[in-house]
Amino acid sequence: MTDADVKARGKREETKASNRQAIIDAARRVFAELGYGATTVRDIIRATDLASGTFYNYFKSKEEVYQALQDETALRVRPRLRAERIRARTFEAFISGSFHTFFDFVRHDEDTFATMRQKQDNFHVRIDTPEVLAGFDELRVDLEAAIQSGVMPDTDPDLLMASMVGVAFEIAGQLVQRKDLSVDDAAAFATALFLGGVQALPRRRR
Amino acid sequence: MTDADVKARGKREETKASNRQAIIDAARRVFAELGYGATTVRDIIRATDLASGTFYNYFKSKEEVYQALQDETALRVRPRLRAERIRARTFEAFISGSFHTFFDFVRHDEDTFATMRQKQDNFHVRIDTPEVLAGFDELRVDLEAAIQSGVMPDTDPDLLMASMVGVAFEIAGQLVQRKDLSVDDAAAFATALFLGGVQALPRRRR
Amino acid sequence: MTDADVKARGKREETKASNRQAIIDAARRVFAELGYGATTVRDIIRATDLASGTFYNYFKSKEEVYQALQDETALRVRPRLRAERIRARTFEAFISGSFHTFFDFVRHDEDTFATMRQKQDNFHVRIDTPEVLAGFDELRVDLEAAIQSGVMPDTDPDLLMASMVGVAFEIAGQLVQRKDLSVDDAAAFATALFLGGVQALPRRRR
Amino acid sequence: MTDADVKARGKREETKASNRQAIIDAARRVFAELGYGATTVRDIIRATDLASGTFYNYFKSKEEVYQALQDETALRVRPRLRAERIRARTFEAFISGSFHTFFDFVRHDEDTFATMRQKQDNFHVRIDTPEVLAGFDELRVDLEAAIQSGVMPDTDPDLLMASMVGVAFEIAGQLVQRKDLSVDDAAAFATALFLGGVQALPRRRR
DNA sequence: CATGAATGAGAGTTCATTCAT
DNA sequence: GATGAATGAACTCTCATTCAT
Repeated sequence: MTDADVKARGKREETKASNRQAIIDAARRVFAELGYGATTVRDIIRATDLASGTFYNYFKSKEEVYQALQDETALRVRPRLRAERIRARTFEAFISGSFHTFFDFVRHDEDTFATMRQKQDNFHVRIDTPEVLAGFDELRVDLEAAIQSGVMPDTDPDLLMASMVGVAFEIAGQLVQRKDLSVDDAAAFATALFLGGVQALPRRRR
Repeated sequence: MTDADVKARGKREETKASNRQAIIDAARRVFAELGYGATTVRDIIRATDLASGTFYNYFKSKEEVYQALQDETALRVRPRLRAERIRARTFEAFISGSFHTFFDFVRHDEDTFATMRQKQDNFHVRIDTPEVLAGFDELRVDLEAAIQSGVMPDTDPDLLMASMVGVAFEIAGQLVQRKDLSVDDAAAFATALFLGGVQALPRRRR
Repeated sequence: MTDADVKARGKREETKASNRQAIIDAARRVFAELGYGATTVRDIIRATDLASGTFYNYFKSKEEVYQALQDETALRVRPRLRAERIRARTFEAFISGSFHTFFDFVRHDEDTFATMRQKQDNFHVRIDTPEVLAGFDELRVDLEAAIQSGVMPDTDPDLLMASMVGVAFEIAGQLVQRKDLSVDDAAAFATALFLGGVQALPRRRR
Repeated sequence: MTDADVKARGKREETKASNRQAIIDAARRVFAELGYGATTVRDIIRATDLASGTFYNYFKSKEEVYQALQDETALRVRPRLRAERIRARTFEAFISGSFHTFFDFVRHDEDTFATMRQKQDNFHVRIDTPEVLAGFDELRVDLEAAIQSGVMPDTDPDLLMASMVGVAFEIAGQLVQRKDLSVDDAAAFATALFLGGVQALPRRRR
């Protein structure tokens, strides 16, 4: 029995049909290192103990693994953000909680965040999958509810959502680059910006 | 003399030594249509009257054309932004002018902007080239100068720059999607957010 | 117990040990639809309730299933042709009976015939398996016997057999294409051709 | 300069853009040896001095080379058959000339004929490309003209064409297998069959 | 400098077949 | 004997890049 046999047998017993997870994990590592565009299906397979054909038992393309990867991430982050916003009794708690939770995730799961915001060929690339976009939409809905309930002024929720998203991702980028920047400071900055800014925002014409 | 010869000659006389420009123009069209990731050097050449070998007299790769393309764009946009900020006597003029100029560009040059923010494989992708990043840096420098001169409070210029960039691009995305959103309204929203927000921002610890 | 289990069990009880037949039947359908060349073992398995590994308990390759399929067909057709020829008291009965029986089979079992004569990649393909070739040989033997018994002139039995086979398959093709062509007319045509022609055929040099 | 270089240079000067022919020739050899179904594009390339990519500069698939191959053959054979039939003043000349020409081609160009009628996996396979089918059609048209001009009886031209084709190919098969069978004897047999048979054929109902 | 056919590495994918359960 | 996931050789095809003309 060769080395490979031993490894294969161990692997099979250990992971059963959940090679799926092995592929996703390998994909996360490879995407983070090479960037989405430069990554090939073969790269992902190579980062795995599996044979090339096995990949296609689980996914049709690198797009599909990427989706699965992001879905997994979204499943971890979105509920936390959601809970934070629902728990919020004030607008300040709403904003502060959102940014804090997001920046916390970015700091502690930088590998996954790297997959969203990549530096490749000297380019910065940001990729939003449907799951991520759905997360944005969720924020917009909550903002609308907040407007309804009167805890925040009646301003354009699409633009406000877009602004929060833009600030969140751009500052997250800083968080990854600047080790001296703390999650708390980043969250404090973004929170102050929106708390102060929202008061000044143009009211909607009804 | 074949058809192709005739076409080639016409093109050659017309554009003289500026095949470089022909390639860049073709690239802009192709990137906008196919997206950066999906575009191949072949695609760019095909959108040209030139032969494949000719490409390599001017560029080493699609990355390089992309850079050139963005440089060109930056050369058109950055000076305008710069001028706006330098002319500004007040903080309001600084912010308002910046957003207005940028959104104006986005609305009127959507093809180029599409090259920065693409929908491919159902994903939204944003790409920042070095030139674009340099534009961000320029903004940061101007913010620092504004802080020095006292027209704006002493807050973290990196985070402020990041926030402005995030808001600018995210709202620009809305501008492209929502035809009912005017450049003025978009600029008014972003301006109000920052004018109001900046007052509330944490002061730097010196 | 999963859905698949239920289906599998039903099938199992129904067909008992004759998975072999299930595979052959699936193969007949798939070959008729996709053509021999384009069909894969996977395709055949998929058209079955069985698992891929099970295939190999019964057949080694698609060639082998194809053989089994043709054997089955030959077992149905050859005895009929044989009986017809043996019963024949005259040369006319010999020829007429042969063509009539064959064309009758073609008209009423077009699915199986389609497996012999396929249109794939815009090409017409005809495949003769060993069983079919054995049928040709049987005809040759009978022709030789007929020559011996004096009911037909002494001509080259190989060439005569080849001619009959060629005419039979080519007209069978017309039969499948032209719905207005009746089995009787087709048989009458072929019979007349050979009855008239054989008289004129060169006698063998002994 | 390596051996390969020398060969490549010689090749290039010698064949210019007509690698096309080199591919077709290689294809003829490979198809004859492996059979159409079993042949892969790679097999064809391997039988060539060319690189894999070069194949795709000339053909899109093995289907396309096969077509080109058959077209080439048809271009050689069809005009000869046509000329023979047009020159024919009697029905005997028409039939005799056709078979003689065809069998002559088969005997002297067995490699090409092998490509139409192959023995693979113990199967006999016959492939008719559109070009070949067009040749059949041409025969049918000429038969119709012969009927019009009264040199032959008014019978179903489709069935007669089919019969001639069937006999021609089936006897051609014998010709390749049996070295003792001469082109003349084969042609004499087929001619006699049709000359004698046609007189007996059922007349068309008008 | 322009041309465009040739190149060949390598990506994506399929599929016959094995084998632990 | 049935199962079906794993395997990996092998195939199709693309594409950046070179280089003789």
